[in-house]
Amino acid sequence: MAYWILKSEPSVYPFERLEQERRTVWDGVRNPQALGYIRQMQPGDTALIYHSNEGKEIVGTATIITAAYPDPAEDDDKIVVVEIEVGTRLPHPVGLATIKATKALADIGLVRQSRLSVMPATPTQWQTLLRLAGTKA
DNA sequence: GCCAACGTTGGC
DNA sequence: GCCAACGTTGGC
Repeated sequence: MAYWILKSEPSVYPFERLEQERRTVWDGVRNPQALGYIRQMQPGDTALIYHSNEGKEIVGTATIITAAYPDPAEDDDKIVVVEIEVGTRLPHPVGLATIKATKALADIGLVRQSRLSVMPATPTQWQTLLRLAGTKA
């Protein structure tokens, strides 16, 4: 059981759309490091959805519901995807400024490697983020 | 719009 | 296999 952070530009795929569709194929990832993380995902893992560029905040949760598999739309079978199911919208979105101002999150990937679109979170980071978001998980 | 931090490409 | 040049992402 692992924790992940998935970034999405709201103009491309906002959390609101995941709420409408309930589940989706998380595709479009091409960065080798990010693809490596996707390959590590297991059904039952959970993810936080971060809105990049616009909003710059973590807005909701999702559950990984499939293992990674090659994207049928891609020739290159190194391009893998997973399917995710919507979780809950956070009572209080956690903005990047808040994350940067929180000592327990100083090493989080969002800050340290801002361009990476898929990254792991530690249990400590996860708990800290959910507390900031006003959830009791 | 700018720039930092990566990634990618292609000549050698 | 290096590395310079170029492209992309994303925060500011």
